[in-house]
Amino acid sequence: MLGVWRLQLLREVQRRGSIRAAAEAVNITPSAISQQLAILEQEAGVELLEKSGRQVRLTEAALRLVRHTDAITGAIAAAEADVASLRNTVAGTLRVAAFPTAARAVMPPVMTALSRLHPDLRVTLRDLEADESLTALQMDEIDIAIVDDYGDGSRVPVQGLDVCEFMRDPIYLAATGPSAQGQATAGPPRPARLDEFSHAFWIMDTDNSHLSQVTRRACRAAGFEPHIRSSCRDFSVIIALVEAGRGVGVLPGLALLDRPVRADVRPIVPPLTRRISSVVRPERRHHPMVVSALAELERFGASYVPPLTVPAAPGE
Amino acid sequence: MLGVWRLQLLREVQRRGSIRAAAEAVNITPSAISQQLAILEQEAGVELLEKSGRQVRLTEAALRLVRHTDAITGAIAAAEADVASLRNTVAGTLRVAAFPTAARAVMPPVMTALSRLHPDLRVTLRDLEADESLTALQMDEIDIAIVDDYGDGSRVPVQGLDVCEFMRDPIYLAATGPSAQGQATAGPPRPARLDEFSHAFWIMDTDNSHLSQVTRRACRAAGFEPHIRSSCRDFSVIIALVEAGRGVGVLPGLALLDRPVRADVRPIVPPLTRRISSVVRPERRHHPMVVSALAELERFGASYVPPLTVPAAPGE
DNA sequence: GAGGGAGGTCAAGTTCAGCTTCCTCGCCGG
DNA sequence: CCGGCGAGGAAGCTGAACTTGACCTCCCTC
Repeated sequence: MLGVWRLQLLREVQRRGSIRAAAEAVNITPSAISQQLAILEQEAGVELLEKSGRQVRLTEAALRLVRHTDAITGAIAAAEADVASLRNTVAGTLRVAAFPTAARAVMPPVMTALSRLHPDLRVTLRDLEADESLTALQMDEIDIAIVDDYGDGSRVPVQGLDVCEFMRDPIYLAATGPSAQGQATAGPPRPARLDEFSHAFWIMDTDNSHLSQVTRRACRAAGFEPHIRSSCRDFSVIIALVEAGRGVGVLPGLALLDRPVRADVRPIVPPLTRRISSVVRPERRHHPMVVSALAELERFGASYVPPLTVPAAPGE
Repeated sequence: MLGVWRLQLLREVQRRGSIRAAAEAVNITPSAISQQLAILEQEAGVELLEKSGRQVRLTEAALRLVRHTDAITGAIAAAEADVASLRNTVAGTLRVAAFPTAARAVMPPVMTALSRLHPDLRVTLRDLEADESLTALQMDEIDIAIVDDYGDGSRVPVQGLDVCEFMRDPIYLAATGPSAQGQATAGPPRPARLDEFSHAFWIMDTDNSHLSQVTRRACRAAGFEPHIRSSCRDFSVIIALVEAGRGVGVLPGLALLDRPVRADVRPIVPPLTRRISSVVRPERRHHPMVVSALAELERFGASYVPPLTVPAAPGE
């Protein structure tokens, strides 16, 4: 009978591309993997590896075994989830990955709520971009991925995974100085049209981030190409730059939860929003840890009041 | 992650009903099973066994795990079958169980043909009655079960197994002495009507065998209750008794393949036939060993000429 | 084209999971 | 009430799986 552990090692070699990388991933020496795969070749009666330069490449038979491995470990995970759902107490270690803003603004309250509900539940958090967390999910390194997308079709196709949107996060425009208007009014701020800032300097997220791409597209739709002055990965840096009057920037609502921003922050018209979703493997969908966490995320999303809201037009 | 071996041990305990029986089945000590199940309880975080007198009983959670175990081992078996189908040479050990007559008349030629085709293939044979071999199949003790049924609905319901009828075996009536008629003619023997033997003594298979039940039902349909004189499990004993003139008996065609019978052997009208089928687990259905064996059984069935045939009516 | 580093594998030593042995305990039946 | 049967715990043993420290090959670089 084929050893499950050996199959998992083979799968890891396939995913990481080399024995060395797989060995590092599972924290053993390359030699151990080499030996285990030699045994697996005996068990299967088939060649699994062929040399390709100084690397190894998986044979056709090995690729088939990898596909079967997913089914096997999936069945085991389903068994674990099923038996865990019989326990009255939710316990264990739940591994979550969230994109940076959610890791900072969403997960802390969710984690405290979870640990209050289930004292024996441990939650570990990694901050990964959406695509990174999805591959981590497929590699079974995490249980829940929290991802964002801007509804522009840029979302990674996630076949075989359960996706659930649990909140929407509006995007705001932040500005100070001469280009800031409506700052002094006490009432709700006047929504901003992007073309008001066609001549401003823009402080953007990094170029390859979804938000900056969406923003640029929106600016073009508003009839201008934004003058990008700075690109920085961290929203708190953007906030600081905007506060210092170095330009205007767009910020998702979650980035504003941390601290008050000494700038003019206004909704954008037409509204710009991102969707925030949880992604889980289907075999773990009903694991009590996962169920609790998703419920808590849902609760967070439902009670989430974006820092600023567009006032409803009268008569609407 | 739940250990597959531990899950298999749990399943064995569920099937055999006790730790001791399971231990004997897998050839380890009861203590080892006890230890492994204790570890499995830790892994699952659930109680699996509860004492019931001096035995143990599985909890609800344990029963669920057993159901999952079937899925898991099925997935592993499917992987093995898939990778084995990539090998050009058929090798390994094929475990077959057949009901006694088939074990004597069908399997020997099939096994020699298989070993001629695939020198590296080992075939082991057990003789089990149909229902026994089906449970053995479900316990994964054998790869192929060869079963017979008389089309009277007595076949055990085999859910989740692949059944394939590969031959039919007619039932004959054997008689000597005054009740034997048509013995001397050189041509094909005249078919026998059962009611010709309503006053004869009958030598039957054991009472609980399918054949004797079907025969008794057929006799009643012919308008009489057979006088059963002897019941013996082995067809060769029945043949010997019939040859000694102790009565008449019914014999399946396969039982006549071994040796010539010094008696009057004639087909029965209306014809009595049994179906002979192979049964395999679906995940092994396409394993090359299984495919070869089923093909060889099919070939045997196609070339099987029952010892005596009913002459076709003229014009038919 | 020689040197060196990276990736893989082999042989020997080490560690620990899983087994056996031996024992105890609790339950049932004679 | 006692003998036996089934379950399970403690201690020791075996082998599978891993590490260590070689070596080998291929490629890249100088």
